[in-house]
Amino acid sequence: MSCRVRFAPSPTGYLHIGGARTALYCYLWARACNGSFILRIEDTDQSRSKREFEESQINDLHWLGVDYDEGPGKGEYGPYRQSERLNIYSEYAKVLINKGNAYYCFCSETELERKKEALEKQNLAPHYDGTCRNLSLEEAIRRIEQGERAAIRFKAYKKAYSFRDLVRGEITFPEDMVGDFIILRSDGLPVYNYCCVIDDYLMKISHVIRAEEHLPNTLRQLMIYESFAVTPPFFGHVSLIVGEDRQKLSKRRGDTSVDYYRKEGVIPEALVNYLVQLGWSHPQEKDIYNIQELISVFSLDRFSKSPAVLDPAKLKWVNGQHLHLQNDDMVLAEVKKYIPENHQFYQQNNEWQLTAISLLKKQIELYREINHCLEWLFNPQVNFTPELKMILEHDATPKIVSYLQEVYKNIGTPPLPSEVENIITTVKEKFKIKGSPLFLGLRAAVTARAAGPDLKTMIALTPVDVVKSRLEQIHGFYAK
RNA sequence: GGCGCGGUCGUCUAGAGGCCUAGGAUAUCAGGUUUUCAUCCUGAAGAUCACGGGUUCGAAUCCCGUCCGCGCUGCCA
Repeated sequence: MSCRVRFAPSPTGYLHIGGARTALYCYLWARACNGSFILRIEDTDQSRSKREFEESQINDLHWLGVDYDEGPGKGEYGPYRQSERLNIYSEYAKVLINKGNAYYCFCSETELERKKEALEKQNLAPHYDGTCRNLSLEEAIRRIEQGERAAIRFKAYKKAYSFRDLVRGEITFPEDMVGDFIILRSDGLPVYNYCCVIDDYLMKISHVIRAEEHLPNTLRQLMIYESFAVTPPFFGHVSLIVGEDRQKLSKRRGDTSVDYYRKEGVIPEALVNYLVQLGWSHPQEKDIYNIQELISVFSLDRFSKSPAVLDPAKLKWVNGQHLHLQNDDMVLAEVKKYIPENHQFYQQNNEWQLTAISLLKKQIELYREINHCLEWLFNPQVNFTPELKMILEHDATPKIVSYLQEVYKNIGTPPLPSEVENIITTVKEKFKIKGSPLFLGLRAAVTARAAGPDLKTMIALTPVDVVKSRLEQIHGFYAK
């Protein structure tokens, strides 16, 4: 029996990180138990829902690596947009009316508002007073036929409910916690607590993993499940992500959207990693992991119950770690494509190669741009920029250049990293220079640049003929 | 107000009665490495486990109360 887990966002804004995290948990659980991940669009609030937001949320999810098995455009339990399921909701609402579990309510909003305020003033629970509760069905239908608008209200059961929450354990709601509540608005649109149940049931959802703010809603949903004599799914209410002020993250603040972090340079692997550990812990206390690894260890018993404060500094660190990992594999493989087959890179003894690889990797991590790095290593052409000229014009530089020409005359492969050390020391002692004249001069001579990756790495990796060619051109520069 | 849920270093967390004079990570600080770098290494400091009572030979862990925080209390989701 495999699970079916749904993520049900409402398209009233961009995907924010709280939603992204919930989606991740749902996705992870679906994958962990070899089940299906379903995306349902809860767009029953027609004034705030926009197709554009739906698209951007799906995009952001995709960017994170969270793709749905069923949802808009695919799946057998569709449609997956609530706005396209309206007839289903009204049909089931009629069933409830006929069973006596719901009734038409003609009270106006202003009337309701007034009553609610009065009750609150007396410090009483602002429950619906039941004005329309005992209207006969015949009369209600007659009034509707006469053109009156009616909402449909659910008759709340007078009893306590309890259920076992996957993250919080046993939860009990006392009797009398809610009054009769609306399930279908007077304009025919369903209300969240109701369509959520209908859909979860019809879509055969096995696990509902959602944010803690929905915990109290569960009571109403439990009642609706009972009215249909349906066994509810498992519920898991995950703690909230809060801001530094410990308040619920507002969607209005720009820095809470997935898109914001993407634009900040956060890579998806890192955001996934960071978001998951905000409220869930790895069984081996690992800090850095990827989504595949997560799927293999993910379980529902490692959630934290208390709210988590978003810490941008840690996100930044996690991002850095993933940048490393990413470079370790893909970028290095990429670089190898550009390195000529006969390059010493492949021929040298193993130790040299390992050192070279780690050095090179590090440079690529720092500079991100592969092409840039390759340019530094393999382009023999010297571009005499003003910065380069300034260094070349320093007294010590010509000496360094001719010394290096001598050195390179006698070697077939670049010096080993350990030998680079000797070259630097020799130059230092021979010409009695140190500090920036020494290092900038060396850099200019070997790399033909005023700045760039670590000098020792560059000397150890740049092919001999490339360096020779550069030195020659610089020599020519002096001749002029 | 009512109801619900939480409360371990600044932050994310480990912890399921003795392994905890509370571990890790991050941030901070100090050293070192790197004459550039969205590096790296070492070390320090940082939590009377919200508070008060129980239960127990023994409690961060179990029970009760208090306080604080948050959530819900909509014809929003």
